[in-house]
Amino acid sequence: MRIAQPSFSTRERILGVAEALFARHGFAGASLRQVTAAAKVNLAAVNYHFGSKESLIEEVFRRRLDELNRHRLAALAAVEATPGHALEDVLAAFIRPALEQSMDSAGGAAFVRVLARAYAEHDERLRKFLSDNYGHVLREFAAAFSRLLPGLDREELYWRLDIVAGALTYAMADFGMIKRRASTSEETHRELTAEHLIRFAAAGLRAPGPVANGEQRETGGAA
Amino acid sequence: MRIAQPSFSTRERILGVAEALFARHGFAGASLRQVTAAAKVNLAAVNYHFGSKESLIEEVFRRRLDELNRHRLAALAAVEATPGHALEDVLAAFIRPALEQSMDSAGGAAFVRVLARAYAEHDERLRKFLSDNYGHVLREFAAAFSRLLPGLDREELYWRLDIVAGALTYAMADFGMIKRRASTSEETHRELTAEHLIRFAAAGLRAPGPVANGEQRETGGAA
DNA sequence: GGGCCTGTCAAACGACCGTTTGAATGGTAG
DNA sequence: CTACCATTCAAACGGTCGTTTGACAGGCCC
Repeated sequence: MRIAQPSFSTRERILGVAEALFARHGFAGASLRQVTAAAKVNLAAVNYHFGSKESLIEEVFRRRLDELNRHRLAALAAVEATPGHALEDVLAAFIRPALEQSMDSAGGAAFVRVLARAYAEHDERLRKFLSDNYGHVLREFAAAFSRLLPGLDREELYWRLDIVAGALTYAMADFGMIKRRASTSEETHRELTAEHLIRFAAAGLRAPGPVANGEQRETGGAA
Repeated sequence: MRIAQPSFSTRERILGVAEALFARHGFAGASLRQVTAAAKVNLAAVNYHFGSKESLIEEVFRRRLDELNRHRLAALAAVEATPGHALEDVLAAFIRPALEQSMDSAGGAAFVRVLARAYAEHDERLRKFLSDNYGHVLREFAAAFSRLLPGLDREELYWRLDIVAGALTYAMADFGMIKRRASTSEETHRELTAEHLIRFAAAGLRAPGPVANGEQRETGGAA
């Protein structure tokens, strides 16, 4: 498993290797001994450069999340600057940077699994850290969506954006069981994923709002 | 943190507590000492009843997944037995049992986080185990959806079902950052989640298919 | 009764954990 | 050259890990 690249500094090698190993084995499952061995640095280097394992984990997060947020907001700004932009364009600005990062060559693929794991761990500290950063971006996108979907109230929009974020997170981590075809390249696969997500999400966001008390469709009595 | 109920057998107490602790701290993060202490059983009981920690993890999985599959297939059968059933009914058969289990009182909530974690771990053994069970159910649902969406080819349908599964998984784990309101009960929240998911997914599944080579909508050139 | 199986228990095993220490290293400024 | 500082290193620290062991208790059949 070649991970380390000797041309990078000790600090950067640790970050890259830690990202990969945290993704593969979890925060508790990947030890500093494994990390430092794979990065070909001394065991004490982690505590020297980062202070503790916990701080190393945070730094792994900050690096990638900042990058993702920058790309997303830049894409959103570009879209909003073009008059007559459509729902699909804003969705693309939200979805494409995430998928690109999730499949880039330099460990970004590992990071999304780290992210998914952090969600699953329900670690309140990391959760708050994520909410502080990610929440801000989400709110900007919510405003952009709101302008294109004037019929949707704020509550309903947030519900639907949350569903989009869920489907995207799932896709980023390559969780899917029926998708990946060996015959298609990573890049083609990413493009297909983006197109399907955008088309699906656009339809979902445009769905008619919840029916009021009157004529409700009958729901099967099963389960 | 009261978890154990003394009226259950040692084996069942271990399973329940392990599920909760694995969800909270991860497979590597939750130790057998924590599990056995919380379950008020001897440390050696895990190895006695399950053989190893790894086998305990598998058993935690099997128990809940079997239950979920049973509920889903029963709901699907009931829906399909009613003539004139709609897309929303099949979606409900897929979504509602999962959300119900994810919020039931006896540790089901913990399980979905365990499930999400297993996805994130990319552990091939667990992944195959999941694929063997879950894949079968997914195929049955795919057939049911296919009958209601005759215009969608098999490939396109699988893509969209994968998106639905992703959004559902995310919702089950209560990953969302903008949803939960303190003023609504768990049950109300679950019902709201189900309704939003079903409405969103129905619209997404009914979206027009991918445009052929001709008239393609222009996608913003950003990022 | 004696033999046997199931289940529980305290104690210990070696291995690995995150962190700390103090010495060695190498470049740079005075 | 000397003094200094950032960095690296091997070694060790106390602690927790999953697992194993052997003793012990109770129910059940012969």
